[in-house]
Amino acid sequence: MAKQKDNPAEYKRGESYLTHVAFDSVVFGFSGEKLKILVMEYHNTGLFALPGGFVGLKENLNAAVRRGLKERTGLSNIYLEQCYVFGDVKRHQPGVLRKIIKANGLAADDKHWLLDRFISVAYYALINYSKVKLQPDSLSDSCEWYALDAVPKLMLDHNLIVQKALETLRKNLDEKLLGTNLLPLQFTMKQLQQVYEAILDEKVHRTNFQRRMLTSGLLIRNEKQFLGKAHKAPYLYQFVK
Amino acid sequence: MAKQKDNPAEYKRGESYLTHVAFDSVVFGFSGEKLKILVMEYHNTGLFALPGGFVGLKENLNAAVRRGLKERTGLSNIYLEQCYVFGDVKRHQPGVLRKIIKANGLAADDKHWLLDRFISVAYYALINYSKVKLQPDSLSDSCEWYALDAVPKLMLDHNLIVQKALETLRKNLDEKLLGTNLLPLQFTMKQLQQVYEAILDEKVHRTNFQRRMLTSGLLIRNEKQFLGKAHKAPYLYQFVK
DNA sequence: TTATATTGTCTCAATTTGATACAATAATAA
DNA sequence: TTATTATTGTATCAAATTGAGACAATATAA
Repeated sequence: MAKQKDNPAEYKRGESYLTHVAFDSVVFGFSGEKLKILVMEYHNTGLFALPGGFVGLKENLNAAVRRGLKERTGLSNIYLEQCYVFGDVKRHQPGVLRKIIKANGLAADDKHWLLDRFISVAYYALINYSKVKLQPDSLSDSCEWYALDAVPKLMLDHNLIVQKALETLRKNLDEKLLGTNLLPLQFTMKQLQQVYEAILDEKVHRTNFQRRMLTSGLLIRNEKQFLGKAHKAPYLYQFVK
Repeated sequence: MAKQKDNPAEYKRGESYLTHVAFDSVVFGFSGEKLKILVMEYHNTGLFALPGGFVGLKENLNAAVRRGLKERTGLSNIYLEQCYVFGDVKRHQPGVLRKIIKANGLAADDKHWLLDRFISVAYYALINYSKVKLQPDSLSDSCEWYALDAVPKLMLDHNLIVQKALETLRKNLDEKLLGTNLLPLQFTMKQLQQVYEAILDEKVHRTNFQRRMLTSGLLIRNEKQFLGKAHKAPYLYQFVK
């Protein structure tokens, strides 16, 4: 439920967004070693949150989420999936929002639209870690990567949303070629294995994994990658199509 | 996006519900032969729709859906899963809603809250076909079962919602013991197989299916069921716990 | 040339799956 | 009583998949 406009003045009017509807996104990236997600920190509040936003009156829901991600990461064509809708009453905590509004010098009168109840549609996204140029919005000090095991306490139910996104990601692991979006175009078998291990948070058997990937027909083998290491050089692979 | 109050007067005020948020549910039942879903027909409009509703200002989203189902089917403790959020702008068709409002003798001025744009959270439910006592609401002539291959043209994007629900149901088939909710407490192996076949819309191999079910550890075998047929009587099974 | 770490392939047993055969049995017909 | 019939439950066997490890290949450093 973070914000998506660069001009704080936007937050005074609520007219341009659908009321009661928000989205939050869990943006996964793979550092080469660990699975990480994007977390924002609000000015002068000590509050951390997932990047999120609201839906324009004439805007598709999915498009709104893509817009939000584009503003934070600079990337278009992001892999994006719905994950769950969080709609409990207890997630309505106007006090938290009031804190954010005040810390930004805005008028937090009781009728402020941000203080109303929102349901939030949660998404997860997979992006190419290295291509991202992170941009905090006008309400945030930072938008940074956090390893999954080092995510701070987030506002509202955002930690729960992270959990749900991770579950969904794991369930979709095989059927969705998820590596495509977390790795560069070309990668070694070891890198692919590391992505799987990072997502599943468990070791996989190296040679059996290799066999499964090679027989799946999803990979194309390219030339070798020579890194100057004192051992056999690995092939580079890429996903078909 | 059907309605859930018995008093049409409720629809004049929009104050008691969250604006812009609706839900629709695809309610599956198994007739013993075919998979069917619940479809409602609005008075004097020729319009068919999924049973749905709106979320009370102080009501959990999931609770609102359960309330809606209870009103239509009389059942509590229904198996319920979220399936997708439909949030495209093009699903906003005030003309369709205006038709329903007018056909019910209500004032459809341009500011009527029902004419506004809604995103809809889609759910699917599995219920025990035989235990249901169907109840149309105040705006509907009927709430009836339709076999999946005989569902009429539904309003807005509701046919799409049915498709999505069916997809989700199939994906969850194995991990969620779905038979539990579509069959009586005790059932024969053949009935269970028929549920699977109805959901998947394809034949499954009898003896291999039986082996898979028996080795899964999910079934308890009870006494036999004698139906007076000229052949070996089947055992009755039930799900564990 | 030798040593080292890593990668790719192969092997083999264990398990699972697909397809079929066959035995058991509850009621009916002869 | 006995044979017949339709269906259910179990057994079997080959084929395919999976789990675990052995081993050969190889790019660089020593």
